[in-house]
Amino acid sequence: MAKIEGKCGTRVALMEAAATLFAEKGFEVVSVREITTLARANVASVKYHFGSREGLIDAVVARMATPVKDERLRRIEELEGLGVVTVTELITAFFEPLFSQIQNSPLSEKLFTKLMGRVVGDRSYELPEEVMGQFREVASRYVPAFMEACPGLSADDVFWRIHFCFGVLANTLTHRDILKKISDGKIADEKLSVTLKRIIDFCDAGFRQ
Amino acid sequence: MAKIEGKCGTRVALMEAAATLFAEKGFEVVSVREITTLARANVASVKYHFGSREGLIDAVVARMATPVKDERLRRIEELEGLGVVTVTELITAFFEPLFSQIQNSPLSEKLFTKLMGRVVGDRSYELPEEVMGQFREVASRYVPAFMEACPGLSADDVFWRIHFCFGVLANTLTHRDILKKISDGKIADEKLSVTLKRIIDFCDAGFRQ
DNA sequence: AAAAAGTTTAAACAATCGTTTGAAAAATCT
DNA sequence: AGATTTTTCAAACGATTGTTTAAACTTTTT
Repeated sequence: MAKIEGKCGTRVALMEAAATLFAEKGFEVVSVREITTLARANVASVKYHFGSREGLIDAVVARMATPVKDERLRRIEELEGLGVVTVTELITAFFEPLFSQIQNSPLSEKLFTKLMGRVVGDRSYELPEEVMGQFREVASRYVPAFMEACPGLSADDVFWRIHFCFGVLANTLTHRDILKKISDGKIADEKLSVTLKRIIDFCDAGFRQ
Repeated sequence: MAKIEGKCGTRVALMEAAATLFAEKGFEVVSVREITTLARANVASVKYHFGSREGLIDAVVARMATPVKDERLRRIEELEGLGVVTVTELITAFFEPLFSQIQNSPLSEKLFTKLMGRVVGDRSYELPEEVMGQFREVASRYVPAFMEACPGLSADDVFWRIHFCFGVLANTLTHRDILKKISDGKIADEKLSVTLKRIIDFCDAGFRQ
């Protein structure tokens, strides 16, 4: 039995297989049978453990999103406890939590980041209401902080710029490999931390203008 | 016969219906039958006119992308004819062509921009090789121009920052409505030109850092 | 050990997918 | 006009989709 399973059983195997396939192909184009085949489980197991295909997607997404929300809230409280907060600190506190779960994941770095990119950027399916609520909660904490950090910006400005940061991040995570294609291989792979620094620097400058 | 058709016949009706549905839902989740129903055409007409479902997608994408490429090349030549070129001018010349076909399109502004966002950002399907070649051609003209405009940047830097600009643009065009959701309706709709200015300012600052 | 609850299984469900067929209809050409 | 080409059409193709069933199996509880 060379099943793909960690310490527990079918449920975990399904989530891992689903996460892998979602990362590679996107949420909408992966079938239940693909997932169960990779997980070496029965087709019906998806309904038994998650109620439906969508239930499985929601579980995978929530598992990615919830720790991000927790750490984002933790870090902004930490920042605000120290006094004046800069835009750079806020952006960093907003971005880095996306990667902190990377070592807890059974996925490779490449797949984890790709999946995270889809979680925050792929809106071809409806986010579970639970996750939408988390997004709103994070926004309600960060937006005022950003407004304090750069006085003169309206709430609209801040919302839009956060949205732009989202775009940079999501697109880069999901399509980090596309640069090699476009540049005919002239652009080499680089470590995630290097790319992340690029992203933060870009967004930081864009936010502060 | 209140068919959805312009001056010509089924072929055009199919492309318009497809464009509408692709904009609303994304390329991968729209079925041939959805398209033919909206176009009031027969299911088989897709194969007859475009060879296959993918042929139809390619046709719709190429129809969006080709004029963009043409105008991008035209505008950079225009710029370079005038002497020294700034980053701001390059970004504007790179972005604005995405919208210049908006009045030639049968789609509403909202749908047109959404579809354009998917064309440049949705990589859940393979771009037609024709369009990929166009992308490469545009890149080969703009990347050196950007490098001249901001000396000190390596080709890698320029490629990455263009990629970031792509991300901002694609994500914003495709999900321009999501801000209302997240902000509980506190962020109102605004004219496209206003949003576009936001995008350009953000990318400009990010590029120049 | 018997009973109960939890889990997995093969097989089939109706629905939909993209594609194909071959003949009828429409348009074009000689 | 007749002949030829182009286009449309209803019907069906096999394959795949998410879901469901009811029986078999495993584990836990009594």
